Amino acid sequence: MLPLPFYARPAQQVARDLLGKTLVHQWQGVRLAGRIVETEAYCDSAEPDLACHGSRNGGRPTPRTAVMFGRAGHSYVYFTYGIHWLFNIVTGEEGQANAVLIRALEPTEGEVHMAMHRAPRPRPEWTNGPAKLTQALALNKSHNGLNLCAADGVIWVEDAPAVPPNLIATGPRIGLGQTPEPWLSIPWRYWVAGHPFVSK
DNA sequence: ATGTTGATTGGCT
DNA sequence: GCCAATCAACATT
Repeated sequence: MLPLPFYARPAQQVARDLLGKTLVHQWQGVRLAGRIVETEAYCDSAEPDLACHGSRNGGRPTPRTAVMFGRAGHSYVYFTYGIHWLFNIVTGEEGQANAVLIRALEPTEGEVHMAMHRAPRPRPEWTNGPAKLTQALALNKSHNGLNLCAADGVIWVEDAPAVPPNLIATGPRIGLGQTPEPWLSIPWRYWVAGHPFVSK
């Protein structure tokens, strides 16, 4: 599994380097896993990233955002729009609110179970969005604040060959709504160019 | 105590 | 393309 030093770096760097790696959830005795093909970085800047949950409350932790301020390599799972769970990985230094949102992946293991979680949708729609992949991998509130570097954990990321830089595309983050510039347009979204499982 | 807003998705026009 | 679903966090009263 990827070790703590991998995560204890700037969010943008971790977001880029997570492309191609394998996210694994050990679930009811089976591995639900996929190749990460799209990520977004939040915070990790001299100025507060106003799109980042950690910038709320004057940049101080709240019960919801506490894990973002904690140690790197932990999961930050939160509920939004009254319906959806979104899965993030905490990065950077403890005390700063940095995280990488996993936006899309390509199923590689446990596909029978993912299909059940996402039925009757076609395969690309199992995991081509941040709330879709949490459904497919059965991730929810109970997975908030877990250590992805723990030997006995149920969620971790496995190493895999890096995606060649010329195949990595970047652009503005998705769904930021009323967030002011420059945060609205800063290109902190990363994806594997042309990959069919990238979100639309 | 009440009102507003979302790091989204899926269904309908 | 537009909009409802559905609720916790946060801001405002």
